[in-house]
Amino acid sequence: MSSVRTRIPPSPTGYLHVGNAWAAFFNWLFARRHGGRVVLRIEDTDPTRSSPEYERAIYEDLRWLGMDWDEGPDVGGPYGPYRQSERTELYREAAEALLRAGAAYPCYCTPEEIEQERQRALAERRPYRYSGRCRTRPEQEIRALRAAGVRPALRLDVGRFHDPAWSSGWLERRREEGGPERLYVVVHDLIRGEVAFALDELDDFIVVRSDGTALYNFANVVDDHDMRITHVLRAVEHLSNTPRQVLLYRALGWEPPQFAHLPVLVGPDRRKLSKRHGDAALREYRDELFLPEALRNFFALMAWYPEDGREIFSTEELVRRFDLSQVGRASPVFDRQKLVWMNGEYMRRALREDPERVVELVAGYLVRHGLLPGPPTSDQRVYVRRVVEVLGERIKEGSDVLRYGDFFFLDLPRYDPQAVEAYLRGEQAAAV
RNA sequence: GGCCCCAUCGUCUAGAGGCCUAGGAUACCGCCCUCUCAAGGCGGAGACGGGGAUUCGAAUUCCCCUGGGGCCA
Repeated sequence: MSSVRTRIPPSPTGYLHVGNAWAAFFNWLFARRHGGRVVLRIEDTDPTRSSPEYERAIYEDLRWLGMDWDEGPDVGGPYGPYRQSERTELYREAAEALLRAGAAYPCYCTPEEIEQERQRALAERRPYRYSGRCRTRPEQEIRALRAAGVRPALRLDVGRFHDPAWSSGWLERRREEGGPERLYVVVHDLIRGEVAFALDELDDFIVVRSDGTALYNFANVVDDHDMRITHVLRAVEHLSNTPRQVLLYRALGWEPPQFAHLPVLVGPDRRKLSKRHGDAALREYRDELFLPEALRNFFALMAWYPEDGREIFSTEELVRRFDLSQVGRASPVFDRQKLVWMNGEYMRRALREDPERVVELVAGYLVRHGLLPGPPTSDQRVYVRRVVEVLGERIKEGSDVLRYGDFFFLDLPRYDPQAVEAYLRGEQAAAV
């Protein structure tokens, strides 16, 4: 059996997102568990939203989390380039291969025409599927369109797969109760089991846009194949795309990788964790003094329990025990409160084992919050060290430093209004 | 609209037919420890979305519904 290769495919359109970091961690765990390799691929196909700064930030955040990778834009590797923006030629070649094989055809339909088709389907209350008009468009019509400067998109000819010569061995014949026999693309998902998609539900989808750029599904297939990815662990939102991708692999004569569709991390409102939640960027947790080892432990416990009754696991243990078949299928809510508790566990451990590390972190936090003018002088460091000693196990996250210790750095303390009412307004208070 | 995924305490989850009067953790509430807070100890409250079916027996299997989410446009 060939050795395991997984991938981490962030888009440099913003800071590394907690949900992506979580999925990245599972990919990393799985690869490390099986002695495999991790590939980092930068998905920067959208030039208007991607930036080198974000790419650097992603490396930084992933490394901070304790992730490492064996191949990637920054470390090189035998199957590069590892940036999608540098792979357009490869997509073009693959598109030509599709065309040569007769698995795809150019489509000259305009967005307006497609929209009309869709509206008609809607009005007639039948599911919309592309008509396949361009598959049989007369030659002279095509010539005329070309002459008029219309550039075609490329569509996969899904109908082709009904031909046994194209589909033997990997499409399955099944008969729903009372229905006719149909062909199915069956995804053998490592987490969800068999998921079957009827071939005739799929229409001829676009593979390359008329401007020549590859669609996500297509670029992904080409990349994962070229990079010899054996296991694709990604969020369920990609499950519906998987049959299309499988068709693409097969049309190109390639063997698809194994798939495992992870649940989606959601916020307290049960909606997908996003920038709307305000605290979706991994680095905000770093800034709030969450420790990477705490985050790793916490991440592991979302959708997976290595063992019931225990919560604290070292990363080494997690690697040793990781088992995809035990990963849950329901969307876990990212529970910040529990993270705070767990961070407290690790913070107390750090205080015991490496207090200087905590001093360092707290000093940085104080600087960020304006309680220290800048990087501490050696005197200030001594002071911060003593503050940390005093605060001790009260520190579970950054805000606790302020909550319990801001007066160490202020001329006048900030009073809690409730406490003032309760204690300082009393009869004896003035006398005291 | 079609297709796909999901469903146990507020939250993370254990549970793979009888071990379940549904276990643990977190959060919450008490009590203890204690000059305060934190940590810790002890205790409490808190869940199988609904309906059928299979079975001697279902949280666990099957079907339907409901509710969330996603993909395709």
